[in-house]
Amino acid sequence: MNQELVTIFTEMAELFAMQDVPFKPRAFEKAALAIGELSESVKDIHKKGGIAALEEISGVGRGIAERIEEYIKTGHIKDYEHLKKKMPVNIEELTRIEGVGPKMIHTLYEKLGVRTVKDLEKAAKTGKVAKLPRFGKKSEEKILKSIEFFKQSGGRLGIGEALPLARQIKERLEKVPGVERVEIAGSLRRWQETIGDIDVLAVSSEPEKVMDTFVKMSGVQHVHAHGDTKSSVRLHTPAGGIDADVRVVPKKSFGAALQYFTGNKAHNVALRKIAIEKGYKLNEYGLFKQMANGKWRMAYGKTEEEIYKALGLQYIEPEMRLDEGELALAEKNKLPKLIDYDGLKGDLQVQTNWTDGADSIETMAKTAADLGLEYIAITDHTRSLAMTGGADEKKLLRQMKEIERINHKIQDTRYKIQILSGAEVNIKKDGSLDIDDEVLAKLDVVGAAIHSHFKLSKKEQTERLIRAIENPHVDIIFHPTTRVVTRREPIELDMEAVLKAAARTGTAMEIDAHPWRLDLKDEYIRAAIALGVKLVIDTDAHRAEELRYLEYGIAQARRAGAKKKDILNTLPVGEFIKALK
DNA sequence: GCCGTTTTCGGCCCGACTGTTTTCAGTCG
Repeated sequence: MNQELVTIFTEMAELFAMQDVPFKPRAFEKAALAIGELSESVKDIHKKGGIAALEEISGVGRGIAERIEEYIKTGHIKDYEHLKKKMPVNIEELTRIEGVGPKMIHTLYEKLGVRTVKDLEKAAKTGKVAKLPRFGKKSEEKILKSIEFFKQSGGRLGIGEALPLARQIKERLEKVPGVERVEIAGSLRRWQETIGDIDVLAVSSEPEKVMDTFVKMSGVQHVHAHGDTKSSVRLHTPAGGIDADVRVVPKKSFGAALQYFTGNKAHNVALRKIAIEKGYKLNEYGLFKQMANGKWRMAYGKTEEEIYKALGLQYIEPEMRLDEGELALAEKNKLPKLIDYDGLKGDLQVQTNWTDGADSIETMAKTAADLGLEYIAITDHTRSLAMTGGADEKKLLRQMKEIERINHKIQDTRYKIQILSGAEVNIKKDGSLDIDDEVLAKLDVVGAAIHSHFKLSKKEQTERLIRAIENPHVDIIFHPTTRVVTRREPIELDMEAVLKAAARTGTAMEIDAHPWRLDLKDEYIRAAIALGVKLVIDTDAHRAEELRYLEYGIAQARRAGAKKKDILNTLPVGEFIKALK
């Protein structure tokens, strides 16, 4: 229900923009964003408190609340259908064409009857687009090129694909003569789950060299723009490609630019408002104060810290810049001290070549030690996951012996790490486990996880998971919602009931750091912390390189405001074991 | 259409780049 309304209101914003209606576009866009971030269904909100309760949602006023009610009651929104009838175009699709916005869509529909990307491609190929007023040969070519990219990819990259690319750009540009500093900004700096494009900022005495190097980098498929201080390209990736922007900004403005280009948009708009209230003007060049003669003079800009400070705010970590209450906390000096990126001492979900992992127990342990970890738990799959060669009781006992042997063997080497025995026990359809309790009792760490029957009803699924949580041997629930980012929907769960059961029994919930999973996601982490549920962050590594993934999980935890004490595997091994159920 | 220690009316973020312009509109972030 919420997602349907997000789509409708976003589309209405575009439809109003096409017709040059003032202010409504942003109002609808804002409402759509707010609804998208709700953890409760608007239907439930409406059931509890009617229109008044809907109006409590920030960005939703009387008008939009009434439309939500109309949709709940009738399944339609008359206004929307009226607009749609007047402009029957596939906006969602057309706005995804780089360089095509609402005004162009309007002209294209009015003059050429373009409704879809396919129509647009046909019109451009036959030279009709170039003949329109304020269009030309170049815009037509640009549209065709963008359509090619659209057909290839059609969307965002997971952060696990985008971040390595951005880091490559950063490393390359850092080597350009004259460059003093390069930082990744945008949604990547906020560690969002999916990334629409890569933003990079640089300080350099010779901006043109930065621009030239960037647009000629390997992997660049097309140059959208190549200016003096800003360039934009399309990078080729296995998944189809992503846009990347690089800007060179003045050193004295670097903090302001970093702040500005990190976003998110709502956070920045709110911050600008605070600036105006305090008599400042904030843009990507700095925080400006108005002089007696009416002229603006730059007051701050070198660092983000000084800007937030001048605005009477605590420094806000990028992951939390969402305009979801962090500004109010910063104003009252009440932001949590977030867990650090080097704050973890252990990894509790690691697969090896005993099942579907690629590397041996010893290789995984040594790599983890090199990454600075003090302990890992080996948690191979169990028998009902036959495709992975899942372990039965006998195999688990054999593996325990092997772990003991390796622990002993590496004691005298440079690798200071303790290997814990464990398993990723499969939760069966009825919530029972596929390994006997006596064997589970012998393992150091028991993780339980759902790998099948994803389509059960909310009630059945919740009961199933709670039954597993109540097993006295289960220490951790691995990837609790089983979602795969952009690929598989989460299972339906009454998360509040699940988290309460976890709190009651002392069972830890995992934040699976694998960039495909990121499960729990931020809003559930926040809820878990509020309920006093124990949390752990694990990589779910199936090969040695993946042990680096912890940073993705830490980012999710930081977005949810997690402190060091909220995460069990920040503890040294002895205390960690004691803290488990 | 939303919002409010400028609160029920009058505001609503703003600059770089491109292409088609002859001074600027559209898009993007």
